Amino acid sequence: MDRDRPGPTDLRRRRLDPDLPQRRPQAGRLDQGPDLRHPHAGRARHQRDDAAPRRRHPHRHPRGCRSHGDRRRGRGLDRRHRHSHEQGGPALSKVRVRFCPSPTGSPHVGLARTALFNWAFARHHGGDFVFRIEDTDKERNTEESYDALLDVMRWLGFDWDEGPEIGGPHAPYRQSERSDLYQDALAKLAAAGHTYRCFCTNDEVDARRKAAGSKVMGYDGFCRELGDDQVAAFEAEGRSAVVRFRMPDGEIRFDDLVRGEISFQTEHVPDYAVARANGDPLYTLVNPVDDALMEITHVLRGEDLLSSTPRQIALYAALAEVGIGNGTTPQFGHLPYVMGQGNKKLSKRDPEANLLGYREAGFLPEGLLNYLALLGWSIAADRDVFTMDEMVTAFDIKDVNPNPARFDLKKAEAINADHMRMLSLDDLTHRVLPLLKQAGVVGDPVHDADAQLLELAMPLVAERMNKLTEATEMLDFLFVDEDAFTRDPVDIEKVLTEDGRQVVKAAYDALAALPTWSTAAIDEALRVALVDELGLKPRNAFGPVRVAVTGRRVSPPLFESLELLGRERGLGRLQSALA
RNA sequence: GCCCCCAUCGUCUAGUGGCCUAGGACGUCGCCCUUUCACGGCGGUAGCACGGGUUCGAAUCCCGUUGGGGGUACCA
Repeated sequence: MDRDRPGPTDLRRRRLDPDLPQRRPQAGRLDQGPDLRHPHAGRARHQRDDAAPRRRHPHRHPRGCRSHGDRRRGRGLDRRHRHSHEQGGPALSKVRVRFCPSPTGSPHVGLARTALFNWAFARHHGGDFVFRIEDTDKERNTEESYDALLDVMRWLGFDWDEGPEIGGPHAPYRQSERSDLYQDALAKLAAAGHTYRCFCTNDEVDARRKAAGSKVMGYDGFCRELGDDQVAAFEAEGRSAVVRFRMPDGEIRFDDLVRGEISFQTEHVPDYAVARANGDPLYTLVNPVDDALMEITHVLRGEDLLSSTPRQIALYAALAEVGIGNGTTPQFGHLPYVMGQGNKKLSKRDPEANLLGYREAGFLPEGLLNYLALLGWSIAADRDVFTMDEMVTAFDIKDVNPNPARFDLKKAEAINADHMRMLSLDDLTHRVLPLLKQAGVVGDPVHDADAQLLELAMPLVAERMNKLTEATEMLDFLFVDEDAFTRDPVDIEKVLTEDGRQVVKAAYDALAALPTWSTAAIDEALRVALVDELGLKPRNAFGPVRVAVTGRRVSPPLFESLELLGRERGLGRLQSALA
């Protein structure tokens, strides 16, 4: 079986396998030396592979074949560093990760989770967090989306060491501004024979696949070995050509940071397009090129990119060969999906996916982030509320769980509520203030009187808020002008019944006679008048008064609220409720 | 179709061959506290997908089945 003979294939595998020492081939370039090139040779060999039972090659991966079980134990920095040595790279090279969204649509919670894990990983290892914008798709990218991305990153509190607006040694960080680099890469790759021009249409490929009875999808390598005359003929026909990467033969295997060892047979990874017919580079090219150029050491990304990893590893090898980047292939870690309702990947259409929506809904960034961290990671067996500092200290990529996780809004809100209660009164006030201004509850700038009132009112509501936005509806009644004050119609109907009005009347009489307007005095007076004298249950006694005074059945504590409102306004509201 | 990934309460998870009668959280149910709503406290509910191995011993290791997800673009 020629599959097992030592030869180009084995050498090529060795070079592509990040678990093995990377060694440049010494003699002849294996992928494209004319003497070694046989049209479709690699593909033909694979056909035979299929027919024969696949044999393992244990000798080839002396320590690569770890079981699923010890992958968790064995992964970690130590081994990664050992790799660096073996590859002849810089010993203990600094961790460099990147977050590279494309600015299309509104930022997605999945993006935030990916950013979070990358950021936490970088910070944990004292490495660099690179922020890069992948805007190669001119059709779909928008400036609004780009702005939203930066906005939301700042809101979440991610600080990047290199990237938009701050620059860095590998600037620029928007791919739309890096065209020269990609053209250079394209030229070098083509010159070394790693890419070729492909004139096929999709229909032609499909037809050939069907005719051959092939079960493999995707491009079939037809244009791999086109002669000059064939190229000329296609050009004469007026056909345009995409640039395809020539996938090497054999197996590509890598040690995923969250999933352990994964391998692909390259026969299932077709030659893929790296540039459009118009010459524009595609994501398939620019992502690895930039990772190489920017010396990214670890790639933590969504599971959806898992199946494109083999082709990227192959590209890395080619890039190293043509001298782009420092020659090391990053370690990959594929993070589990964030799912929506009913086990579907949370789509951009889903309102739950919209990151900006959480800010508008009054989420704290630390609350959202804490919740997002729980989607695939946990800090301890009996704990799930923590700060980002704690996460950075504890975060280990090997602890990330590979299963997809369903986004649960209820739990997100509960975690957020815990963070609300962790905030100091002062901090909470500062965060609530912009919302109060925006809602017109207080003026902008805030009057001194309002500021004082707010300071007194915040302690009353701090513990009962689960989201920042709740402050506006809870505090509005304290700040509103008397002629603009309204009561919830539903609550009026429920509580300010005929009986309720009698209660309010009694309350008015009791309070009007009060010599001192204080919480304690109001408390005492109302209890005596309503509970003792009228014999009402607290619920029935205070409900009507509450709606009369605050306009809602849900409000801060009643007696304190009355004190803050002051005698005049408090009595006024009781009176107006009777009108 | 083909390739790849995944599999513990309804949901997120802990679990690394004996500490498991499987722990925590959210949800849910009941009770307590109570000045509404909350907060807080106490208690209950509910899970190792299935089948084979390996082992003295399996949620844990292996194989298979089933189920779910993703990829299979001149999108990223």
